[in-house]
Amino acid sequence: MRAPEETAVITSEKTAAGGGAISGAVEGHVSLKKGPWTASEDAILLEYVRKHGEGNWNAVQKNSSLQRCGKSCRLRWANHLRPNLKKGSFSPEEEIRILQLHAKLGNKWARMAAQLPGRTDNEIKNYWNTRIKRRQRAGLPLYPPEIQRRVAFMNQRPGSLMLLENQNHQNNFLTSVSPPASTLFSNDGGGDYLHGNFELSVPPPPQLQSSLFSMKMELPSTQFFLGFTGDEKTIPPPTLRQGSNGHFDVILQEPQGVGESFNSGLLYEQFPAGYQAMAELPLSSKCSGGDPLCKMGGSDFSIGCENAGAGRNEI
DNA sequence: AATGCTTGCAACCGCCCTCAT
DNA sequence: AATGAGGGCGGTTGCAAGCAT
Repeated sequence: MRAPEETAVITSEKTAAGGGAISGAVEGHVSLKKGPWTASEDAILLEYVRKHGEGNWNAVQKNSSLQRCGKSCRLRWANHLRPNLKKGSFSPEEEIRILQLHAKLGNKWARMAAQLPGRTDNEIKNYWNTRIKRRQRAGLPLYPPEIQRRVAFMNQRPGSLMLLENQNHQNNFLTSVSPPASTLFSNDGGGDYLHGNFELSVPPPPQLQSSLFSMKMELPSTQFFLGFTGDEKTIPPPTLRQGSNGHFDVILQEPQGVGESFNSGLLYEQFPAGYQAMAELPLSSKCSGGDPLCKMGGSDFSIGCENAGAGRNEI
């Protein structure tokens, strides 16, 4: 693959027979260029957005020397020029996230991109399409086993809340508590994954009259977490309180008037604005490498176990 | 070295939705 | 209510680099 700058130099010399074709050369109409963007075109678009801001893309061609249609400008800006774009290949964490989001959302690339900061829908779509082809060729299922188990769990328990492992568990934790632990883990033979079930008793929210949420942990054997993730701008971090009888109170609060989803990654529930849930979480997990820990930090919350030892956890 | 195949990715196309008129 | 413009989205295509033969 050529670097974008190099591509720009080459394609700028192409004629209408190839990339960089001029379209719309109809009498009375301005000719609009198609094909790969050149560095000079990028500069014009960047300057235009700096002066006028995003949006109203059809005005770009009218108010600048850029001979591109509005759609092309919007795409170029969104996928390549806008700030804070991540470039380069996806990290392992991002790949896992894409798998989980696809299992939940299907081919909703824009919605997936909204949950992957710095990534574009086009990038995710390209990644997914190449991955599909690779797995199909290899005769592999679309989703890895751990993702399939998550989806199957949710299908069995509609209305349940399933949470992701905390991807930031190693950083920025503010508190650490050692809960009383009694082992109630089971192993479903899923290789490196342990499964545990928690019953959360919550005041039934209006649209979910069930008094129980079931939460399932599926986490690597060396470290496993029950995690919440959320957008700090809209979702206050859950608060944790050690209660009586070996229970922990997990307080999830949705800000009044926001009405945004509580984002727990793979699968989540829509909570109404102003909804507040206090969850009693019987902490019944233990792993052989050490006592479970409860951690909080930023918008993340996790209850889990860091197992320093190699090999399998004791069940 | 030449050729063909695979892969990754940028960009376009067409459909659809929203909103202003 | 009807219509058109603007923009978002998912599907698809085309091209160049990398790789295998």
